[in-house]
Amino acid sequence: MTNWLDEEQQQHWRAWIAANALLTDAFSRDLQEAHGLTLADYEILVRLSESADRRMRMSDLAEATLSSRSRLSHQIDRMERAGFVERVPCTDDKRGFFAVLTNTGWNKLVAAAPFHVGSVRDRIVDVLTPEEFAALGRASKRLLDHMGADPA
Amino acid sequence: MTNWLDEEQQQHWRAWIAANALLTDAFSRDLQEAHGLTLADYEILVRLSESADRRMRMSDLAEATLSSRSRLSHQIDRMERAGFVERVPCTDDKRGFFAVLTNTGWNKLVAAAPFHVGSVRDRIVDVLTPEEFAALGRASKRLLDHMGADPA
DNA sequence: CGTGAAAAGTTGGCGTTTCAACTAACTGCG
DNA sequence: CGCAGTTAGTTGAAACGCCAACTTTTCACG
Repeated sequence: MTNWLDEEQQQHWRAWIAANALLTDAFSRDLQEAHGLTLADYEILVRLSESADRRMRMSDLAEATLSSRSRLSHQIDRMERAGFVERVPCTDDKRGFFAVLTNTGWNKLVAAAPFHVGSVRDRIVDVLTPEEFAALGRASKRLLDHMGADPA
Repeated sequence: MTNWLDEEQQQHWRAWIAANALLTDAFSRDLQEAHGLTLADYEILVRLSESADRRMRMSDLAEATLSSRSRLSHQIDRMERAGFVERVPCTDDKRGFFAVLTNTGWNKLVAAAPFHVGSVRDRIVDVLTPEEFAALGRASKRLLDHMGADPA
């Protein structure tokens, strides 16, 4: 016998699904319209900008951005074409590559970041009370931990 | 001057992003592996099964599943090929079509639903305390309301 | 009525994601 | 050493999503 969700759980569940979908779309659209970046582009720029020497090994970057190696490879292809990153062979491990942020990429991020943070505030952080927002974050964290996801 | 997120807000924000991505992927993979359905397939089966005569107008279904008309049209193409739905012209409005759940589609849903609810419980509902889960749902609801999204 | 605007839905092209197969390099171990 | 197994990363095809253009039908209103 299946243990169905009750009416209220159902509503919470659907709200969660819908909020995810709509907010993710909204952030994507915001960035796309204002700066011609996808959310994926943006996240890569952020990760690289935070890393030593503005570079990361492909695999580490894939893990950090929660994407498959294949997806990241295609993604870096595009960003390399756009001039935001470069692939640099890794001398220690001849199989490996670094994705390195170019100045162009850095400048793009510097230009887009305040705008993106604005979106995040407008659509989430400033919409909820601090306590509500914290609860959202803590619940998300617990769900991640339960899946064995890294706290990176 | 940009009003950046502080350290703690940053962490909540990243947890939210990561939880969304990983959980959505997980539900997709679960359904795909066990029943060969995408999450989009599943949501359409659910909506149709809940509707009178197991049918919905294309536009209403698009709105209910938060997808564009175009996406839904392609999606229904595939599901029609798979035998889960049929397109039936609407006699009242000659521009319109109903997407109608077939018996095959209904049976597929009946087979998959308990399993999917199980995933949802295992990965979310039963991981959090009832209060945490409710807080997640309520916060999501507020975010939706703020975007002007329907409580459908 | 009739005509212009809006709505329902589809289509095709293009960019992105996934999946499986592949190459090349490293690692461990008899 | 030598070779089996793993890891890093890429590739190409197929599935999927987005956008803009398009057809057909309906609606609003003079």
